Amino acid sequence: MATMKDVAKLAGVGVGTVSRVINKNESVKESTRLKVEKAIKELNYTPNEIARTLKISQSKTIALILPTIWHPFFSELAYYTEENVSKRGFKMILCNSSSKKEKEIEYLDMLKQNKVDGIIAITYNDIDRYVSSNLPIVSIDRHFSEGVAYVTSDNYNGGKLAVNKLIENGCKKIAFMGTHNERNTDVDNRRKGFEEESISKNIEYKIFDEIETGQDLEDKMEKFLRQNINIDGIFTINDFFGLRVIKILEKLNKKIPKDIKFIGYDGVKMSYEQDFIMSTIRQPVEQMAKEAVEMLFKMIEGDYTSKKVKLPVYYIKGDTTIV
Amino acid sequence: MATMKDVAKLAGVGVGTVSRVINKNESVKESTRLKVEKAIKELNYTPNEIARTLKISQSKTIALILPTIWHPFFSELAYYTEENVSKRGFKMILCNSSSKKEKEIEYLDMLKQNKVDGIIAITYNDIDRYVSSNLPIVSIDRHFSEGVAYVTSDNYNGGKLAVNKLIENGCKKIAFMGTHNERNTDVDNRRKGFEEESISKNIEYKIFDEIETGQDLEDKMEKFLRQNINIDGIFTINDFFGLRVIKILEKLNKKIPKDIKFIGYDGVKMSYEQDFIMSTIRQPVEQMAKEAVEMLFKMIEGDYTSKKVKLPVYYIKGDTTIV
DNA sequence: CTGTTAGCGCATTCAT
DNA sequence: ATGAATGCGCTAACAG
Repeated sequence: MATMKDVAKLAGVGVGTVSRVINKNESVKESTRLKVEKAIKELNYTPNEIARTLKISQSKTIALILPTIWHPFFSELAYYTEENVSKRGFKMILCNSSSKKEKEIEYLDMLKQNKVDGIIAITYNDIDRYVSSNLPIVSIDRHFSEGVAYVTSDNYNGGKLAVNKLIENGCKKIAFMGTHNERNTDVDNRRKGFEEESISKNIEYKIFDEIETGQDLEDKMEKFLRQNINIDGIFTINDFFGLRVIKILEKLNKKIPKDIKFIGYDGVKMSYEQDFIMSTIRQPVEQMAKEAVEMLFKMIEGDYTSKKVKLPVYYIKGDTTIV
Repeated sequence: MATMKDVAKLAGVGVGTVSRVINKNESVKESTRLKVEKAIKELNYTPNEIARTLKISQSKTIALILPTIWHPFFSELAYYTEENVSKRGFKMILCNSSSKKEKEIEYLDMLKQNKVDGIIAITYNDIDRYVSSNLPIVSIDRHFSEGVAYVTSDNYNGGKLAVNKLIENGCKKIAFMGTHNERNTDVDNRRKGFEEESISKNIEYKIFDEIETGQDLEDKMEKFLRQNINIDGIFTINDFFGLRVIKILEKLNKKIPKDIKFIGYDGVKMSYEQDFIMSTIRQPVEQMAKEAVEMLFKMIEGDYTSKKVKLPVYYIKGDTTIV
């Protein structure tokens, strides 16, 4: 592998000059620049980014930490994140944490040692406490302790929107169904928006909201559904949870959307060209990724002002509602 | 950030000794090792991987190049690849190429400059020609020019298996439907296996196999289906293409699996805990990732012997067949 | 066993 | 405008 020294020798200049033309530094005479460029081509020289990173301590690398890439919401997010990151000439390291705090910390450690310039994370834990304050980090979807930058979708209004769409679909008695984490997260606002809008619109509603790690969840769900057999509209905490509810509904011989209208949250699709799997409150994933990357780069460049972004959600009509 | 020098000074030893304890070099007296470890803890020292990379030119990084992470087959593959890579203390850079040759080459260039130790790629192009021979690279799913290491599923026997499963399901007249790339790839063997097994089992069969980039594909598919309206079993080149066929079948008022049995290829799922989207010939994705990583690490360690792995596929019964 | 030293390839300051 | 020299933090060879 040719180095800068080789180029300098061949071009008959000093290494400093070569460095200057590589970095498009102004102060270099046209004629010498040409000489150097010729030598570069001749030797097929390409700069060693590692050496440069060591020197200027900027790796042009960011990391994306998420529970598992094998989930359409995260893989879509990762897709758009990588797109934006690579557009800026940076690279992206992917980290699957399985939502395990220990793994997250392990990754954080590794990333610090590798001098990544910033981190985008989707996690339930307060990982910001494990990274030195000079390592920019932005959280997506669920935020945590104060002072951490984040971008999220408007969960509260998403919950409200679901109620109104259910009403538009003619529902008279609706339900929210989902699970929640031990810790409070912004995701809880989906339920909150649902409840408050139900009250305000004066529609009868029921809530099923168990702890995520609970036992016999399917049994409890079925029991809830049997007890409230006259429910004609359901909103679930996310699309995947919706799939579980739908399975039980099938067992109970309820037809969707004939007997029951159904709205999920997230708006997952298996890929760009596939359909949404149900009617849903769609998170603006592409925009979320874009905002997160933008925010991260601002922080990398030293601007720590804009810290919180909440993006609007929208309703997508799928097969599980009529309108 | 504390450096090795700081640790050495605090511990009252030379930097060489610190390096030795970091790298678990044997020849270090117990007592001095303790001193050094104490200093490390005290300073909260953590090695700078970039400097080490520059020195020993081993970045402990591999790259995964694929068309788009936003596709369940690739995201599952990426999930397992990252798992295996991280298990060995390496990190993984993710590259979405959109199947574009220029983007692939761009990534390759960037990866070379960043001294990645190896590459796993899912691509239709002969990208090996753009990387120096000392950069290990293994190809997954579709292989290319001779001399490139690859792991693939047994496409040929997958095609045969599909025929036999269709027969088991009582089909009398079956069809293969799919598209193909301009270049020959191993994927073509799915069709080949289908044809040869159909002949050998003496069952009537039809083939629909257009070029991938063709025009009016849906129209052609519908026409094919109308012309062969008595077909009672279909095998598609992959699950996603199968989805497209199913849509047309619905339009034609064909019931699956009552009127027509249906088998896809790949075995995609939206995530670990979700169901397969149809009856399918499943690629052993987890194993493919494992083999690819293993092969790559062998090459990184200088062993260039084992180069080709073909993994068996298996049948998964979903909702689109009876047995 | 351990301290010292010479680079790894580059960016940058300081002369010139 | 440009060459020479210095050092980023680390490993490995060498000397003791």
